[in-house]
Amino acid sequence: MSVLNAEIAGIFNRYAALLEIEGANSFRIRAYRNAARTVQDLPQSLESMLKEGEDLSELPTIGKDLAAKIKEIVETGQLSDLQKLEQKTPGDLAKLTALPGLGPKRVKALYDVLKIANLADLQTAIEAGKLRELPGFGSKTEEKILKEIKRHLQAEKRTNLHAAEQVAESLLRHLKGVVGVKAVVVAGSYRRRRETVGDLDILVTCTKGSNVMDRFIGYDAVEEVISKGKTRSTVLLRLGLQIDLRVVPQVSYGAALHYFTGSKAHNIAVRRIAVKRGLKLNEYGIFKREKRVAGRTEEEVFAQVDLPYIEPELRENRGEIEAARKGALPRLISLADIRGDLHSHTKATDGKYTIRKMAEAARERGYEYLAITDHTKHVTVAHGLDAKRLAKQIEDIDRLNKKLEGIMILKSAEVDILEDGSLDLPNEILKELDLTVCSVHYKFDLAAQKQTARIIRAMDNPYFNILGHPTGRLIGQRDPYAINMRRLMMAALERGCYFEVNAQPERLDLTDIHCRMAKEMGLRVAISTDAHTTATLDYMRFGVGQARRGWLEPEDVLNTRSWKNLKKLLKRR
DNA sequence: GCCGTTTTCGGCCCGACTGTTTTCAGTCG
Repeated sequence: MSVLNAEIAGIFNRYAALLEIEGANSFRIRAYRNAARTVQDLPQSLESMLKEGEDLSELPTIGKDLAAKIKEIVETGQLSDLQKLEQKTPGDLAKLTALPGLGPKRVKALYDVLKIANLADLQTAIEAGKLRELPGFGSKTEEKILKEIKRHLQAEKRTNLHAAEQVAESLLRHLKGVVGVKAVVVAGSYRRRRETVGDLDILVTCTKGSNVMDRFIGYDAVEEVISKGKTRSTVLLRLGLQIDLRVVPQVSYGAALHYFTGSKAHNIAVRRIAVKRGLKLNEYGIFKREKRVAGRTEEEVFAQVDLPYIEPELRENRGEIEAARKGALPRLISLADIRGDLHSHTKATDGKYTIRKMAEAARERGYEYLAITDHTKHVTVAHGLDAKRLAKQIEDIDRLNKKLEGIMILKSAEVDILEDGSLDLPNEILKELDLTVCSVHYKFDLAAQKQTARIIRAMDNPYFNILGHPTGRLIGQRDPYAINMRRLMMAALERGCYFEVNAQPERLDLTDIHCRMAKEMGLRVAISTDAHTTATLDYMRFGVGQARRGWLEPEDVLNTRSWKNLKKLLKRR
């Protein structure tokens, strides 16, 4: 029985939803949700932790009871308590609560009175006009739920950060000109640089009487105004992204920014500290009785609970508060620390520009070096380089390096890892390169053990330097291939190889959790754009964001170093 | 169900908006 952490988290969430419908103690419900999140965030599989005899109740939010339940799930693939609960509440009530506007109380009422157990029942009941007969339900509710059912059937989707940026920039331009508006900032998971966002949270401070709310709902990409109030409004854009706008007074700006940046788990943790000190923290400030003692800036808010400023990317309640208390917060890497890009393509394969154009674009970004890493021959669709063409490219780069000032072009290639773990070019040519990025581009569906062995075998090659896009996932489109991440990282450490954080917004692997795992293991990473055009060299910001979420410091990242120092690190034995 | 800088019992974050209500419950973030 092989059980994934995500499945265990799913079982806990489902259990929590059913408990909620039953009307169980809300803190008990929260305990299951907290545990689900802990499980989801773990870099290591619970199954392997159990195998190694680790005590799961030492994990935060996991006590004796939940540790036993995890053990049961790992051993049997299911949770008997959940099955019991499912028998009591037939159909798919848990799924119904996923519809916006339908919470546990209403779902229970729907089932008790109308025997509604799934989406189809619900739709039928609404169409028969049954819903409005229930107390607390009216025609508006009916209408809203029907719309949500239809939307749900089209599958809800998170928006990737790149697309969210484009919306945010346009909307900010729309709002900044409004009379009386002082600050406009995007908070939420966007500010925490999560790889995808569910919605955008925009925070505004303005003078009294500003018509910013009207301006907001008048934004031309708005499809529907979901709610409109004096301090908060919500709209849905045509492209399916929801936007919340909140207006707060200037004296509350810091508290509100902190509050709306989240995450929820981080906020709860900070509030708990406030409560312990006899303070109350909300989006308007920190209060001692009725008196506001802080709120104008985030720093002020943190200071009131005796914490230093915590960077938004760290605010996930993954240990940042404890680290802050101990003065052990990382000094996060920033874009300015990056001195070069170690993964880029040119016209020779599937890129769009010449080596020279790419190099000049890298120089414009203030880089010292750019590695040209065109595909190799196995990737026929990209017209991958064979040894002969690569040899020619090496000569071209040598010549260009003599001519170009202010940027060093590194001779490299994105070498294909074949199914048997060999590389698809002979070592005679690889040894002429400054470095290699080695990647898997086919046979994604091997079993974890085989895929892991394949990549380790590739690392055995002395010319293997950096593992490119280490999981091969495409966010929302293709799952990561199955690998044992810990074992791979260990193998890289032993051999002097490195991992890449691929900065393409569709990829962003390593994930934040895996970045942190690499750091804890002492494995350094390269943050690379995999640019196929000059413009996409700017994707570096996404990679840096992911690295920051993974607590990485400049020291943890290869390409914060000068080429001279980087060269030493790349040397294998 | 978890957890401990008051605690191994008794707490556990907090406010806005909507719809259906004459004062508030439910939902959401």
